[in-house]
Amino acid sequence: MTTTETSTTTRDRILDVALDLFIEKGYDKTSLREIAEALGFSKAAVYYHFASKEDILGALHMQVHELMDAAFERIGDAEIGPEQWAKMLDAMIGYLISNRRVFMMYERNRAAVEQLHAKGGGHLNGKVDLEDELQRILADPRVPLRLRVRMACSLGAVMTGLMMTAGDAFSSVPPTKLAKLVREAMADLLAL
Amino acid sequence: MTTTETSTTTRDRILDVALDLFIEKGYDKTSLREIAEALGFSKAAVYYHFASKEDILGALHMQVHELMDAAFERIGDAEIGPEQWAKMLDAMIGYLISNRRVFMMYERNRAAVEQLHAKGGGHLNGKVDLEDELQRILADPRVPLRLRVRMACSLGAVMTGLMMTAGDAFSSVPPTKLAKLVREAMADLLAL
DNA sequence: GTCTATATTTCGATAGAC
DNA sequence: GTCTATCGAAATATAGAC
Repeated sequence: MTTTETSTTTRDRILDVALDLFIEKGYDKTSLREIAEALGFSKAAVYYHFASKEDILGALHMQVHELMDAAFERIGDAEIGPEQWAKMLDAMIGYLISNRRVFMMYERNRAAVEQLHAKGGGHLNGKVDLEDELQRILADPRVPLRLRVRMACSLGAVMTGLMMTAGDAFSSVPPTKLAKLVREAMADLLAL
Repeated sequence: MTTTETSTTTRDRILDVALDLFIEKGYDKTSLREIAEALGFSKAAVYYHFASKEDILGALHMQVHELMDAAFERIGDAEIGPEQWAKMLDAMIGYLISNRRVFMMYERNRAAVEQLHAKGGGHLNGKVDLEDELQRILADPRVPLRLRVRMACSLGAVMTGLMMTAGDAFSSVPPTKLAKLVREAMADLLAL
């Protein structure tokens, strides 16, 4: 390690500030001027690090994508039933508690994020839209309807369960404890 | 009934088109020009019916609010445990299947919608932000943590469960059947 | 109620100096 | 890498005729 200092790169500082603002005000109502001023420098400086505003959103979305892809890697692309689904969600819970903010950004700016895929600019290297991927899995007729509905429900339970507990209502509870409770709820749903 | 014709008012037609576009492209990337042209008339005509673009979003959001308020009316404002919560969700499931599109709009434009509350313009008559209301209920220390987490999870299960099943993957399944399956999942989660 | 302008503002993005 | 200055586009909103 040549230099291990805590020195965050300017690029990362931009992403960090943008993440906060995108959660608070939303992507579209956040201007580059605001991002720049929050960091103490000018709009043009931001353009040195990112080619466009969309690129900033794209970079943040890539983080979500990588985490989700990692969770999906747990399962093959054969038939995906409740057991495989549970493994995937199990991994996701871990990622969610250590990366709440990026997921919150995604949740609060779905429309804007999915426009990235629609236009398909080089941002995401052949990445498939998350929602499409999930729909494809849940459409598999080999899995009984009842179970597929429960798979959809369990995804929502995990996402919303952990997202809502990010608020003040649960601030005194350690994240690992929350994760454990959510995992149990998920298991009940999938009848494991 | 003086006139029962299917004649939708122009105002309602605007809301209907806006709803579609807000779901597809997102609130911010939808311009008034697009809304107007989809209806076959001009931008200025839209301004005759709505004071601002925000007002259109506000009107749509009010529909979500009224449905949620109706669901909340099922329960008093005393201690809200799993049983009360289940009653509320039960009502919500009904509203969700007959009003999927407004809820989808809300889900995909959270940031934009919550900015309405933040600025607090006269749009919503003293209405409290939905997210805040839910946080308040889930913060009640009289309800054991485990159950509160499950309440949060069940909300997500219902919302996401019914929302995802709005897609092609379940298009052949009658909504009432989906509702029944989601209700069962919810009951399991709340251990009723 | 709907139209044709037009006013006004804001923002994303670029050029070029330092 | 960061700045100042500016361009150009697009959008919200308004004015006033029909």
